[in-house]
Amino acid sequence: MPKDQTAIHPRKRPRQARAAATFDAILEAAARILEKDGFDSVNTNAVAELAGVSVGSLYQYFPTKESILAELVRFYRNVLKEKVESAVAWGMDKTLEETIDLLLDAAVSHQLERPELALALEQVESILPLDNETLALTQTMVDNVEMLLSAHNVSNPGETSRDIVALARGIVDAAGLAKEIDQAAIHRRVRRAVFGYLS
Amino acid sequence: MPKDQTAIHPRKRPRQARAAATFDAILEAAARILEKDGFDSVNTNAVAELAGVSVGSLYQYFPTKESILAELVRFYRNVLKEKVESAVAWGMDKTLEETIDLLLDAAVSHQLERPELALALEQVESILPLDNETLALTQTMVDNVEMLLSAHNVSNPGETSRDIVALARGIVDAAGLAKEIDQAAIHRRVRRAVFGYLS
Amino acid sequence: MPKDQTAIHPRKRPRQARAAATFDAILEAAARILEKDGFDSVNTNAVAELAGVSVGSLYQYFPTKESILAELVRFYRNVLKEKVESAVAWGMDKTLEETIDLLLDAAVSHQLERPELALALEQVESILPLDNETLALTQTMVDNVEMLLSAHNVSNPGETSRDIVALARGIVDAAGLAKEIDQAAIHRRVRRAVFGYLS
Amino acid sequence: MPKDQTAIHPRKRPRQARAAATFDAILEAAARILEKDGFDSVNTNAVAELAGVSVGSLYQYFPTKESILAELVRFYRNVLKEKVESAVAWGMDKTLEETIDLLLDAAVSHQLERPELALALEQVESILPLDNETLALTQTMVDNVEMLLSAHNVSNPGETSRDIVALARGIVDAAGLAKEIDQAAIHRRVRRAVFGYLS
DNA sequence: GATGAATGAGTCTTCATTCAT
DNA sequence: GATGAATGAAGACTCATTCAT
Repeated sequence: MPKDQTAIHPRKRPRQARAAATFDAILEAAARILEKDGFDSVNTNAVAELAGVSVGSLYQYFPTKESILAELVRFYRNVLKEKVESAVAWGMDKTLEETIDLLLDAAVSHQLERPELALALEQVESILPLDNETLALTQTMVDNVEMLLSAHNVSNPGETSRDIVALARGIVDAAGLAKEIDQAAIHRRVRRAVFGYLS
Repeated sequence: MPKDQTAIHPRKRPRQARAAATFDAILEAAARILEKDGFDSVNTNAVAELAGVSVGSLYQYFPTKESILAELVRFYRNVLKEKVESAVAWGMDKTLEETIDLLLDAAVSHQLERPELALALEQVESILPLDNETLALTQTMVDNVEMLLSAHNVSNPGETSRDIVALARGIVDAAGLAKEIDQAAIHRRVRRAVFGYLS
Repeated sequence: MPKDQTAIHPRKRPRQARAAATFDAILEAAARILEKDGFDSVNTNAVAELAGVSVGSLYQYFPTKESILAELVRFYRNVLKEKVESAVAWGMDKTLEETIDLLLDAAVSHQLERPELALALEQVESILPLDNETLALTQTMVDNVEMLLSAHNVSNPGETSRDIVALARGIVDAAGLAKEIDQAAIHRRVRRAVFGYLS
Repeated sequence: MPKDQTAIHPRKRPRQARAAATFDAILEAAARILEKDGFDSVNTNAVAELAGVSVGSLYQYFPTKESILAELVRFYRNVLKEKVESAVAWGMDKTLEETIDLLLDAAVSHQLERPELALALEQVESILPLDNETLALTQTMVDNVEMLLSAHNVSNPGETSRDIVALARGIVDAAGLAKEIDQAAIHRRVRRAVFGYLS
């Protein structure tokens, strides 16, 4: 429910190694607190302490609490984005089925690596006033799937890609919430839903 | 990420008409703030003010802020639960297809009546330490679908029902987030995914 | 540390039997809460509930919370006052030793009947802005002892009576705090201190 | 009437000079309010304001209001404890009478330096859920007197020391309440009671 | 009279953010 | 640059007291 315009970007990207380490430590600390205790427990003092830096240092890199969480979203979405893009690139000369399997591997493993974190970050996305660029990262899955479907002449690729991504997310999220960990089983079930929808 | 045991139940259910009005006004005010400004903006002073009652009155009925939101979850889940149960009861001597259509009507219309609220309440469910009884309300959809599938001899009804509900929720949530309002269109797409999965 | 002038008296003394019962029930409820949970837990809602009356009724009899506690002090001090006065009256033609023993019986048994309450009421006395009349009740012991000592030609009866009462209270309070219950033993020890002082 | 387990210890002891000043200012402010307006007037906002610090700073050092008062008790009891211990140590090769005089000096002057505070702290002790360590400080007087009496072969030193301390406290408290300030006179009267008891 | 729902000032406590050292 | 002490606005909750029914 984005409303006001809190600063949502890091003050500066680190250039030197030590600064980068601090920057990353802060993000990782925020991630740990987020997955362990939830959004409401993420506070700048706790993050700084867990990161092993002072609040003052934290504020050297991040102007607001929101900017930390937004950057975390960016980081994780970016990892997924790259997996997805390379899967689609790789799949351009493969069958639709093969490529979708690769995409699902990417999506399922990404979600299940740190399932609590993945879930929490979805919450953060819906709470934070993210900018378009950041929201676009989340949109990546959909866009790439749409490209893929278009390339394979699937009809109505826009709506179809949105629905496929949505239903896949629905099943994977539910599995994450239910603490399921068998990625192969989840993959199989999502696959069934996706190809069912496409058929 | 339920952790501690905050009080999560109303202090007392209203007996008199005046009290019932206050009780309901508080829930409705919380719902309005939730759908308009999000979880973090729900604070007891704001809720009391919008409800047109004093904080003191609010605390006569609800021992904690959380208990208000939990009761809101209960209320809305209960509405859905009843729709779903009557749909399944009605459908016992109908075809699977007819019944699922009825269920999807219930689910889609429930979600789209107040889409922001529906989305926000899902967040609330994941944030609040709800008790089993309350969580069970949410489970209702799954249980009823499982009964239905069993009655129609669908194989592996447990997993199947969970997945169907999850994927439907995925598509409907995404539609809600995207501010889609054409219920028939959403119904059609969910239907496609559900029957695709079942086939 | 009496400061401002909160109303400290009942609104009216009950005339009819039913009213007297309510009045007493309120005092007894306050006493129970006081001895069980301490000064800070005495609140008008709790007192009314334990007394089995509505807050509204409570405020018919007592204009403020303080007036309840003040009346409780009055009531208990009055019981002691009467015991003490009759002991002194009885002792006018007895030996000093016999009379003091009777006084100590009164004092020790009064303190040990409801030891937690007795202790709590001493606290209340020091916290509440009691009026002179009420404080005078507490003064009764001292005044009567002074009369007694004068009648027996003890020198400096003013200071002596104050000290005797104070040291007796010191020992009895400590015994109460230590949850001692053997009244005879406590009596013996106080006696020793009193006659030691007098000798 | 200790019931629940509120945090009763400082969050951290100050390390730097500035921090120590803040810490002490908070304790002194609490002491001032306590002796001037009583227990019920000690609230964190008032303490912070009188200490000349922000509430936030107060809560850096003290996790709860209770922890401030508990620390105040610790501080003052510790001062007395040290006086008493050195008096007893000094008196080991002196007569009982000389040593008791020294002890009474310590006790009387300690109580009369800030008589309102001393009285209020006794109340605090009975209200707060102090831990054993803190309560033991108060017990120090008794233990030391017992050692002293044993060393001088007084019979039944346990009970005797408890009673002596109790009666002395009774007289000194009463003197404090009566706003007496002549320490020599009070000393003389307590002395009379103590040696009377011992004889 | 009795009832108990309603009021709101008053308190405790947290946490994002600043800034002196 | 880094540190962490300090700030204070904001929010949860209590309880003495009033008043409509």
